[in-house]
Amino acid sequence: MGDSTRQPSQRSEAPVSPPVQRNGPAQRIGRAPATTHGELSHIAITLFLERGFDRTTVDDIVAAAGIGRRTFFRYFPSKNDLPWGDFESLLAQMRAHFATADPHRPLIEVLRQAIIEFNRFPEEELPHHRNRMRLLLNVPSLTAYSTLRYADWRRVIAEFVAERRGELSEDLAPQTIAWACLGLCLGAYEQWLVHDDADLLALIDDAFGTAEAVFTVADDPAGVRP
Amino acid sequence: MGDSTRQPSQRSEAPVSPPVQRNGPAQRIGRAPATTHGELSHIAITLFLERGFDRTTVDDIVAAAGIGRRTFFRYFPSKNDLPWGDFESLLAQMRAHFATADPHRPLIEVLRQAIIEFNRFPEEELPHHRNRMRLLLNVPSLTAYSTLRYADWRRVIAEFVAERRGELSEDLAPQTIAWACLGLCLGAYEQWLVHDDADLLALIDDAFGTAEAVFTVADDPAGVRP
DNA sequence: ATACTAGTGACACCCGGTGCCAAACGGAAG
DNA sequence: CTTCCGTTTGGCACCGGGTGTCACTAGTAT
Repeated sequence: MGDSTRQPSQRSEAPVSPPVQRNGPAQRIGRAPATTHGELSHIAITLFLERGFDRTTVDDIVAAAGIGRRTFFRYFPSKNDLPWGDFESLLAQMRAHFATADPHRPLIEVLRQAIIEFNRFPEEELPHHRNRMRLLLNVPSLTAYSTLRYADWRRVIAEFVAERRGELSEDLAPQTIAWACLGLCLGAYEQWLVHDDADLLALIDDAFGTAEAVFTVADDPAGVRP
Repeated sequence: MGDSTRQPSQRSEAPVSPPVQRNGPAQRIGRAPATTHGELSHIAITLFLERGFDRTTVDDIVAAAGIGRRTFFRYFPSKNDLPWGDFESLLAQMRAHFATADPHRPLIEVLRQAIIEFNRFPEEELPHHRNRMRLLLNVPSLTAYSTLRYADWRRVIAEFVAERRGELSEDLAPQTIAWACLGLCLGAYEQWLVHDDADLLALIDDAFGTAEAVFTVADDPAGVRP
């Protein structure tokens, strides 16, 4: 440690109240953490965008963050995890959305709605979100790794679909639908990254519309909507 | 080299005809290769199924194959590539299929057909194919890596769809449809791996049917077919 | 002061992957 | 048989991501 250029983010900001016990959440005990997930992630993403993911080593990151290499791997299990935010809690939200969904709305509509909500971010976070997604969708090692994360996302979808259809979440239909939904999302994200002015949620909505149209066998030979 | 327990597969098998020039394809020149892709792949897959992918090191594989570690990486760019066959030539076949498809058949039907053909394997290869796919879909590092391969597969689909719809292959609809098709396939494969008696091609066909049904907004609240 | 504890970071090590280069091999030409 | 030439091999050193271990640091509580 002992590096400069670092802001321990929380502790060092308020020399206002001396070592007086704050009534806040549970007095810390033991040595103070050297950094935070958010700080590390931010530093790393900045470096990734500057020099590229592969040309940025973990040693570069820990040097920039002023922490030890071993410590880094206690905050993130792998370099690939750096661009990911708190995915788990987003999944929990989506599960909640499904749990409270009107059982009379058509399945496809509930899915469309839930997935759109899953991808709704406050406007001020959009630039950051775009940066993260640009990395995740363009850097091969991250693209590969993200598949493992998406598996959890798919499971949430599949479980809901299975419940609706009275099947098991491992059955063909729930699995297939979950895969297809993932595909729709990623297609929309790719468009979003290419077109700076596009609205992500509208793109997702469009993607669902496209799927609806294509998977409905029409008389139109080209498979295009009337 | 100088190891024992190895079968150089081709050369050493026919001491029938001495150093006589065979009219076959182009007399080799230079040192003879130590092994083949097929042999390496076979040895490795066997080890993977026995001891697990992660617990099998590249050193284990090269020891079993009786080649040098450096040589291994000239045959396969990475350990992850071992379970993959000649994917490129399969893609070429699919491209050809699309090229000769009846322009009056509905898009979705052409896709369904092409994808089914893509996954048609001779009966005697099915056990091997199942082994490979079991690895690819169950081992995390392979699952992750395969995403990069699937990207090529998706491109073939997207290019065909784009041509049919008079769009660019980077546009939303082609990308989305390609993603969805991939999802359908993987869903079917997962089922196939779980149910030993299942017919892969029928499962893929079913998957397309499911998608068709779900993505058609019905009056049925549960989103199930009538 | 002392004890306790969460967190840190140095070290050695494993594994996948790469650049480099000398040596092995095998056919063809002298 | 020897020499030349082209291909392939495989040893070596090195890099980067990731882990197990362990002593140490820096806080709180007594």
